[in-house]
Amino acid sequence: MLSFVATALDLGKSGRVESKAKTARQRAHDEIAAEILLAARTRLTSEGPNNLALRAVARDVGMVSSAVYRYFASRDELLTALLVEGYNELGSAIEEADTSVRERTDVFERWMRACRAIRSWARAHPGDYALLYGSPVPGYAAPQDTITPASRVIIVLVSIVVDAHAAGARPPAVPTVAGPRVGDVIENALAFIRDQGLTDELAPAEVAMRTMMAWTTIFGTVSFELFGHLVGSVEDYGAYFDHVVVRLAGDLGFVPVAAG
Amino acid sequence: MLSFVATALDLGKSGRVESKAKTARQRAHDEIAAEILLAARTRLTSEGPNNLALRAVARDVGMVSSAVYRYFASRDELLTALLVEGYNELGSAIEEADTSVRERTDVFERWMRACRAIRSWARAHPGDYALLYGSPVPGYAAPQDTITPASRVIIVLVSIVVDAHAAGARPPAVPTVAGPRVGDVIENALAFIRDQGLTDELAPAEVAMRTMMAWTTIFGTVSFELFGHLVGSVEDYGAYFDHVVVRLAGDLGFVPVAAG
DNA sequence: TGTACATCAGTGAACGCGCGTTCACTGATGTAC
DNA sequence: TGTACATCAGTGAACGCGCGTTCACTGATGTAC
Repeated sequence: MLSFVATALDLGKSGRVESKAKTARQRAHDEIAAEILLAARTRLTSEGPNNLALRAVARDVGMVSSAVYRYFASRDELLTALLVEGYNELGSAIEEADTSVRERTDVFERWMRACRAIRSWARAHPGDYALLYGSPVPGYAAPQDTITPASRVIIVLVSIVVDAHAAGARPPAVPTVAGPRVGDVIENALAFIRDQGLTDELAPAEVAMRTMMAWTTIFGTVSFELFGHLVGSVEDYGAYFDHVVVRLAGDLGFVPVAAG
Repeated sequence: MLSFVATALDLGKSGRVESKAKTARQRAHDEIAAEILLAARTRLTSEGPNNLALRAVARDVGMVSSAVYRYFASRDELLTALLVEGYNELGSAIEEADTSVRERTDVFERWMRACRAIRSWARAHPGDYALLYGSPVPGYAAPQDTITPASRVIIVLVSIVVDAHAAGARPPAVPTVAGPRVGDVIENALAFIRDQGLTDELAPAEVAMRTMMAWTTIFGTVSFELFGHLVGSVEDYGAYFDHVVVRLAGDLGFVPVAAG
């Protein structure tokens, strides 16, 4: 799977798909690049993103440190590859979780499975998760290439919300507050969601707002769990996460909300 | 203020308050310790928590690196002091924001100000924030001393919620889901909240659950803003945060929720 | 099919750097009589 | 009030370490004729 990802990346970069079968050398190159990436991810899990050292990765993969430069031009490029691979893996996980629900109108089930997939992936890859959603690595700015992979998660969440909205789900009304209106504050996010098919003119801004909040809460909950902020408060993290996610669905109008 | 904090810490550690005025030497020691801490926090802001180097801090404060060991036994101890000071500063900020509302029954206003104080502090001290709420520093385990300062934020949030609950605020009902019940999953958190004065037997578990979710969403939103995950989606971060926090209040029952 | 040349993978040494921590030391500041 | 001794702050050198990156090199694998 890793070599597949790396191959796909290189194809994307070169843009050439001239000869179906790459040369043996090229294939070897891709495989070893994937091996290096795998070693880097293993290090990531055991040590966190910040102490991730190119030399250590080279050591793990049985190479001398300078040899890694045949595959990645710098440490930053390695980090970028890790980001892209992480986002893509998480994206695949949540997409599969969503499409695994055969009854597409069962938006609640789709929501639950998609959210659980995020948490599962994060727990299985805590180092990658910290790299993607923890404090930014100082001195490193993620390049444009990471945006598309990073969007895959929110696209799945939005598509579920859009389907729910089409089926009549509505978030609760909120009182108007002073200051800019919701629609203006998240204008770009709103445009993005409209692109995903939400054309209803009645409540799209509120739906978008609640979707962003839910997205935030999901990752906030996962981060709190992984970063240790729930120790001593929560006994069963899985059950707690489920309770969170159910309420988020409710706040999006998926399930009937009775007045308390 | 910094020297006050450091003094308080030392008093707490030694336990002695024998002579009201510490010796001149002792006072100088405290002041310089505070100076080192301040330099460390400045470094924190400019470089993030992970590359925080004891040697660099010493350089900033005009000392040779070994001299720092007169004040902190190790880099870990410096980190702990930074954690404690950060949590305490954030705790003071939110407490002041809450108590600044004279009309104590105006729980909505108290809520808004408390939440805004968190975001303001985080933006003013992004390095400290990353240290407290970002990915954990690898190889460092926060000691027991940090728990009490870390709790100050949630205590304020809970106290507002408790007052609101006493005044009749109720979160929306949610459908029962399979698995452990809310009250069992967050048993310890619930006990903690009961200690804060929430004695009503009707809905305490749901209130506690919603409080934890709100707490998570607040910090999730701040983290997303500071860590760059809202770039391109949100135009006005302050207004966005307000919209989030208003909805959290609504989900806690602070403001009347009309069916959509 | 065989040879000559180009391309590439990986080595090993080196550069300059900064790190946390230890240690013997010099002065200055405090304390006891 | 003055002296002798103890305590402490800060210095500077050193230890051993790992880092990212460069560079000239040796072989092996590929390509063109």
